[in-house]
Amino acid sequence: MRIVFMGTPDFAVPSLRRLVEDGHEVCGVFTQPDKPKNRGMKLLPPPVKEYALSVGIPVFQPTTLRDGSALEQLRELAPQLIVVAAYGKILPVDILQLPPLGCINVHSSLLPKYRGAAPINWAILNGESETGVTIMYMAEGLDTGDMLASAATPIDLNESAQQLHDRLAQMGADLLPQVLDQLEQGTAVAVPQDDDQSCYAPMLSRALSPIEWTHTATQIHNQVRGLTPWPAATAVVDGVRCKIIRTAVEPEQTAQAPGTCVKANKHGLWVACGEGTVLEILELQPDGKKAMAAHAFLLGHPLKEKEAI
RNA sequence: CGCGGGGUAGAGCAGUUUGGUAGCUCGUCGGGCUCAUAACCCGGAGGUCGUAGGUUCAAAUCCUGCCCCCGCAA
Repeated sequence: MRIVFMGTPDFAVPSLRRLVEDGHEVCGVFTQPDKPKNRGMKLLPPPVKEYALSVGIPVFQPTTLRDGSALEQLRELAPQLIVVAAYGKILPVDILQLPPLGCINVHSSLLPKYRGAAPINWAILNGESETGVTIMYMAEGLDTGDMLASAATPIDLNESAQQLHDRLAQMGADLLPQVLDQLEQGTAVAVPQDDDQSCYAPMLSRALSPIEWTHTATQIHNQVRGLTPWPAATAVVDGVRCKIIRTAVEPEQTAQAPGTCVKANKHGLWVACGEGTVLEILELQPDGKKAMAAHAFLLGHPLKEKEAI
């Protein structure tokens, strides 16, 4: 099938790769413009662009889709279908209506739950035990289009958003072929979303990072794994601002005040949280340092029991 | 030239301001204690102090270039 692909970050790459490897005629890739990122403000190409160029697909990086030039380029490309995965731009109606078979989107949640920018993270932040991917037609609303296919997967209690992200990116890619077949053969069934069941997963920000030790260990654990790799849960430990990388919920209770050190020895660091719960910090990363095991951090930052961390 | 922190033993840190014998904790190796131990005691090994040059009688420490790691910001 003649397809235009639109996507930007790592999440979108497996889907594009699947289209290419399945032999579809991917005649163009739309992705966000290179942006100054990282230390030194280096101009970095999005992952999708790197992959597209590596397999020789023409790349388009319009700053806007609404000045008509993108529409013109798409007319020339004349795709039967547009496949979108985490592109980062809203498609205007004239583009949505261009391809004969329509525009479909690979979304990393079980719609109508978790519409929006950060569904993977919010599923974990909210302690969900299950999530998945959905492929749906694109509508004018944000992730509101009729659904074509979905696949569910359990979320492990200790799974990080990053791990889940990688799994769902692959699941989304694996779900594409059947949808493309159905669209091609006209057998696709589009199921409307139940708006009453919907909820939104807004963009993440660093405002979500600071850990409140009065929350329960489970809540903090969800925060830690839900905010990986960015913006990450943070806490000040022994006066040093740290990203808390990996934690484990301790089954035992404590009488100590939230935010105090329950136990700190060569084996690890345990912190009292809300409602008497205890969280073990397994791995953390001080400002300016690499990630390290909690016991390694303690070697250079001796903490005493019952002390506020 | 966006802002900032850092590179010292396998790991995490101190020492750099005020140049002068390489230090702490953990790990590791050997020995001891113990019913036993990830606990405790004794002893040992292990470091061109990121790299190149400069100043000096003397540089981890002061000066200059370069490499690498990380946080912020975007």
